[in-house]
Amino acid sequence: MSRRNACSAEEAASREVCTVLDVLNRVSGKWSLGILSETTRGPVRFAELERSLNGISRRILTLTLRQLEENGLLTRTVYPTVPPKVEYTATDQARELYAQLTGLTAWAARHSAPAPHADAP
Amino acid sequence: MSRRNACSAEEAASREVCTVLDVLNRVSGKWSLGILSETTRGPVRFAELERSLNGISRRILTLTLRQLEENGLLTRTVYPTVPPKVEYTATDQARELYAQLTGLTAWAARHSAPAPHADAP
DNA sequence: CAGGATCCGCCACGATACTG
DNA sequence: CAGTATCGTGGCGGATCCTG
Repeated sequence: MSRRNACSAEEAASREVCTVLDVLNRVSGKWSLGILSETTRGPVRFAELERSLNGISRRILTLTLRQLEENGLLTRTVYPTVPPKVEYTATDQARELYAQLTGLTAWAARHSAPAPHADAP
Repeated sequence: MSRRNACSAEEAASREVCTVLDVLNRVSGKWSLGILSETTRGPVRFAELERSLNGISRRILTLTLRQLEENGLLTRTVYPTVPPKVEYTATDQARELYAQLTGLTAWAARHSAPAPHADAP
């Protein structure tokens, strides 16, 4: 995740580009969006995520969760029990961001769509 | 660009995630947004882009332009003159997409912003 | 001017094994 | 259960040289 930015002292005109890039970099992980999708529905445990996101490795899951947490998109709740229990939940910011991003499906539908006029596939 | 997707036969629930991921992958290049920013203002030549996007290499510029063109976000116009002249312009889809993406600055402002009311941390 | 070709470094991601 | 540790890999991005 966290693709390089090259946003050092840009020409002000592209200040907006830089901001958007920063935002996207926070969810640029291969699984970040999937994790947000799951956690916006309510608290989810580590193992649950591991199953929902079919194919993700423990390491990447951990790293991505940490990154999302650092960016204030996830809250991590640890229950000091045995066996341990940890729950992840999307923050309000994350919900807003996720909503904004899913708004892109509208764009995708308007374009790469298979003729949106009369006949449905 | 074009980060892997892992969107093969997902559980329908995350169909939306997949779509958004596809969209983001089309502008996931380090310079893609910058290029869109420039080309949405009007036709731009190769060398102009090379200067605007300070630090980009010719190779990456070419590759990114090609990718954006393949995704229908840019139109490439070649003027068969000597010396050659090529102009790139953002398509209408690209303008829509770019507008959607810059909408993320609003989110960024709402959050990671330094308290827009009275006391700043 | 607008690229194509080639070589290379770095980083995200993956697979596996081990632990509190 | 929820991680950490270690090793290996692909591919994006960069630098440089060459060309129609």
